[in-house]
Amino acid sequence: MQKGSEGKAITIYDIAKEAGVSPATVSRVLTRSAKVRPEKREKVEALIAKYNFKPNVLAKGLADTRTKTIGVLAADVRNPYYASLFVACEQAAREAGYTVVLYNSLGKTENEVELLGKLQQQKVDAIIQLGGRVDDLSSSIEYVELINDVMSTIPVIVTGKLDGTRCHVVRIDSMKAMELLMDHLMGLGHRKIALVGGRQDVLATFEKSQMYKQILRENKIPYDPSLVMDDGGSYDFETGYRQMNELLEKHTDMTAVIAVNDFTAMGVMKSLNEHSIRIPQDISVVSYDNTYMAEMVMPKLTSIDYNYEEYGRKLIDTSIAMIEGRKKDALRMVTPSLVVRESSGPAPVR
Amino acid sequence: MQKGSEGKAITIYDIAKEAGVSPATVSRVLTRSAKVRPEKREKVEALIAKYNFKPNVLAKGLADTRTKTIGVLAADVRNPYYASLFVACEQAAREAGYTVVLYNSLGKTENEVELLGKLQQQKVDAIIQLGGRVDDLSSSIEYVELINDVMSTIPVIVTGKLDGTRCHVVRIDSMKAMELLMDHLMGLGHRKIALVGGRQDVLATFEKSQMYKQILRENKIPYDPSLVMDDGGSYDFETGYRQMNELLEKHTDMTAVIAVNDFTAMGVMKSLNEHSIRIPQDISVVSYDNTYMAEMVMPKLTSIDYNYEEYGRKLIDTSIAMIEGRKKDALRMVTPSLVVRESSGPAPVR
DNA sequence: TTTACTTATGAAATCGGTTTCGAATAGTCA
DNA sequence: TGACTATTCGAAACCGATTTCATAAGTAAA
Repeated sequence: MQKGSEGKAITIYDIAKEAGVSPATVSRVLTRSAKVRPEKREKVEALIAKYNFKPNVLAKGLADTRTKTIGVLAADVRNPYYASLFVACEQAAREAGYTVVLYNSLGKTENEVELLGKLQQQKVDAIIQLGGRVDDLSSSIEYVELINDVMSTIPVIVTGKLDGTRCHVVRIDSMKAMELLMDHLMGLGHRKIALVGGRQDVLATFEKSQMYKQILRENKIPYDPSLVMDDGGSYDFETGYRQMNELLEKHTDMTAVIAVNDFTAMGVMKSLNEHSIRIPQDISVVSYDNTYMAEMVMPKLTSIDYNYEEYGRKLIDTSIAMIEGRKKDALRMVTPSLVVRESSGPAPVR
Repeated sequence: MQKGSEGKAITIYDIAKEAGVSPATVSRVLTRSAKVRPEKREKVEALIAKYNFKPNVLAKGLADTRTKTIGVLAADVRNPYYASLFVACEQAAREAGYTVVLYNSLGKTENEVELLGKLQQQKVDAIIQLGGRVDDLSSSIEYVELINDVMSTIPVIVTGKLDGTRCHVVRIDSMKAMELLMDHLMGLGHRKIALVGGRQDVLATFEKSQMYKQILRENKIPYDPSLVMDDGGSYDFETGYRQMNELLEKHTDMTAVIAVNDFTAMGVMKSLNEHSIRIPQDISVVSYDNTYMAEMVMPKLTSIDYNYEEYGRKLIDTSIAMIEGRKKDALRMVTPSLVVRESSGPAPVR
């Protein structure tokens, strides 16, 4: 911040003394909370600039019980999906004069509990939970109680759904996402479309599956359960690879695969490759998340983009609205968009 | 933290009153800084448990000028390399009773300056800078001055090198990394080995290039500048793709490529693929970073692993040592290791 | 039982800001 | 110029912990 004479940080009192005013006046200059005679203000501002003085955030937080900090509890930033979302939040927060702090739960509920406590201790003004327990449809009673306890002090914003709490929710319109993919594929003539990866107790996955069925119904295409591997799996490369292998043993007539995210899609592509099945000539592959990997694979992946910037901004906007006690709709949706690349093409004629 | 009666957080004073002791005693129980008669301690501990009381971190930090927080300034967590390193730091810090906060500079010096200031304001006990300006060999005077200014208050640990500062350095032994790759490739019979990606003003890249030349010399292999694309490029997919295309126009006799990281390697692989060159039968491809992508590509990538856990631990250990004023060697190296997968094989006989 | 010494504890200062409240100063109008 | 109101400003309390210092209590030795 500033060296002071010999390493000790400068305080508001030092500035006050040198400017010949009271600390209160310096504080007023700093926060613009009240008018200060121009000559004094300028003197104080000059000193602030001279020493590059930055007020101690801890003292500030203690005094006004607003820390201008938003805590983000993510499942795992090593997943590029969360990393992108976090960076988007960081940017939006900075523009709004807020700071974000990140913790990773690594998917363990015990960590979520611990880190939630830590965020409370730090007196963050709001907490955004990205993924993790809040994504589960069947949230445990204890977790709901914990969140409710936290909520009595700090607003909590989640990307999933937490029945039994008054959390605000900002999330992707998964139904729309599935609709975009299905429209795209069906427009290309695909009728036998497989679903790979994920678990039904995760809200987004559940919704996608529902929409899948609905669209089939609307188009009078029979629902073939053997094409659908959307439960009991995970969201990783291995799942895509394994489930695609299984599908290929059962089916020879599918023409498209919707993977639950880019990781899974890469597993699917590996499996197809090993079976010498061409993408997209024989089978089209599409997925969700549109991480940078979508650009790097061969062929490049058609994927649903979650508009991370907008998503992050909505998360932060909602957080700040709640901090400031402004009314907001309890649920805000982010509209996904489709990025068509090389991995999807016309259904082959058989 | 705790509900209190109606939303207000419990303080040490509330506990003290209810336990019939002074706040000082409660503090002593909390910090174990002094002995407290068992009966009183138990009473206090019972209340702490009853209300699930957690002391206010801000007040604590203000009072003892130790926040038990380490700031991490990373270039971009969306890069899995930094994400892995950050998570490793987070884990190591947690075990040591510290908390880490993350900021992303997104490669912009202005952001680095701003965020460095923010970290100072927050009174973090130490700052770890991952990548960014500190990686540059030619660090600007102003940046060195800034770091020195910060260092007068807070220890700074960097993963690069900052001449003119007394920063502690913890970094990868890049020479060793290059040696591992070269030994591996040369053991497989490769003699014409290309280098792709990176810039020479980045320390790690510079060192790798040096070692590359040295090993060629030791093995009496002539240095062919046209095989070396290790300057003026970036660290991304595009660079790998573009530079590999260029190389293929010039050379038909190279048998191996060392890419500067996994991203770049994927670009290289795409280029090779489009030229119908088989990996590793015709050309072997190896790289650095060993991110999860190395497992997902076809063929799986031989890559240098940076032992993120150890790396993170050393960063945190060094930070804490400096915070506590313990002497430590100013430079600590992390030893990389080689993970052999499918993308490297015997040199083809021509 | 008294004296000497150790240990436990509370009162109060401190960290560095913000904010309330009342006093002092400046500005307005007659 | 005097009376009255509007601004500006400083003193002091406060946020919630830690820590020093002096006192009270407990223990051991004489």
